[in-house]
Amino acid sequence: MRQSKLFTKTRKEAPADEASLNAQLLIRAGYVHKEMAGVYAYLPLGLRMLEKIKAVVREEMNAIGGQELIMTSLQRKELWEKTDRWDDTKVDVWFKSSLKSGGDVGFGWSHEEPIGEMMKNYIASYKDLPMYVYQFQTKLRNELRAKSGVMRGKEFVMKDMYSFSVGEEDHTAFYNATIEAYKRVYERLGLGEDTFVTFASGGAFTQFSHEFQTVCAAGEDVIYINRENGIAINEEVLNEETLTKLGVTRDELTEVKTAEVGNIFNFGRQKAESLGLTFKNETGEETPVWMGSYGIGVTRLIGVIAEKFADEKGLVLPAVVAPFTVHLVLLNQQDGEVRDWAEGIYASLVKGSAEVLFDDRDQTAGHKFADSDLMGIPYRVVVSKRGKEEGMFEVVERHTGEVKKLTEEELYQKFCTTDVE
RNA sequence: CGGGGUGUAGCAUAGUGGUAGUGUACUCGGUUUGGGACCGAGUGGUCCGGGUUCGAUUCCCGGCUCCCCGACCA
Repeated sequence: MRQSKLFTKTRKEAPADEASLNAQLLIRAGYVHKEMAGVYAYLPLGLRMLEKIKAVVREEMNAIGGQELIMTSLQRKELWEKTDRWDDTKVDVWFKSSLKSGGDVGFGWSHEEPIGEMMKNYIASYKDLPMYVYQFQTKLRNELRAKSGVMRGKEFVMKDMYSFSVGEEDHTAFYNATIEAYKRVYERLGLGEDTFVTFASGGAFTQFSHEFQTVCAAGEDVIYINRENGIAINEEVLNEETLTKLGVTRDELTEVKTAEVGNIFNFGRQKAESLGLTFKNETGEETPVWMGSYGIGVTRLIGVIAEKFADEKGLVLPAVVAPFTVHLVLLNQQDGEVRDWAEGIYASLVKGSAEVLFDDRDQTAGHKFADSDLMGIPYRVVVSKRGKEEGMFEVVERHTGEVKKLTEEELYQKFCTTDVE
């Protein structure tokens, strides 16, 4: 993409109404636009980042048998009454409205109920199980207090997956497979080292649920970790009983601030029972489905990544999530020969399927470098008069600051995945 | 929802009971071109409602907004 056509612009200064680092950087770099408190639009750069994260999550969910779908934002009141969760005193984040034709609707803050209800159409027999479905959905939650930039919003994108199994054994196997899949997701996103499978309160069905907590100063949670044996416990369940059960002592654990980037729940048969979602088992008995739910906060991950992968100049994004891999920066653009040369390189990189943002704007070098640093694209390739004279390109790695000079051939080798010619 | 703060141009900020200033961004002209370059000329603004006052952006009341702390986060 040509940067001269990109409608977003960078800003030198952060908006006064953003205190969080993630929002400051994402807004300054033109990734997001704040619409209101806790509600952010994803602009071209931010959307590409969002899609990159989704692609990783999607791959891992598909790998464990997940089938992608997308549910609706508008939800029926009657459905939530079945599980006694329509009442505002039971669920305090509801956005609700009414239909002109009569009746109430809710805006989806979760999709457990609708998806369970829908599955009644498709699950009748043990032969239909197990079934795993997931979606990337915009959740709407009437939070009293949005905070921390994109990390806790009233509107956010979540990947939510639901498992439908015949019984506990099958469920547990999938639950464990999901833990492994989630670990791979965070690993691939560059958060593996700092993300912990954390014991947290389990709710009505089990003693513990598992949260995926990433060490992050802007996070809202406090957990206690032991890096050596990989144990992590949310402060909400940190007590003698938990410690004994997990075989650790309090002084082996370190307190850290974290952001919850994923969680998984075991619903047992209770959720399906309240919805009337049953199947006929092998002996013909009507049996409630054993359900589980598995979430990953996709837009929250953008915030966490922005917080963790940044320096004083701006974002320093891992290649897997960066909107582009290469920032092709043209200097001396007033020189026709240099410009033509850069145009040729750009065309070749695009042909070679490199993801490249071409800064072809009429700006000074300093301005372009500052923008490039702020946007955090992993590799900057400088095309300049100086470079043209020696027939080389300067390739700067954003992460390390390392500078290499490459020939045109080497450049294509490094960044192209398909033939340039 | 409790507490604290905030609101001036696209953005960041100053100031004042009497015609609102600066930086940046933007437009035009010129000079520049490896770290947000320079000179000149322009466009553009006091959150909303009420009150006090000859006069309110300023003071008072109410509302809203946004931020922060707490609560909440199935």
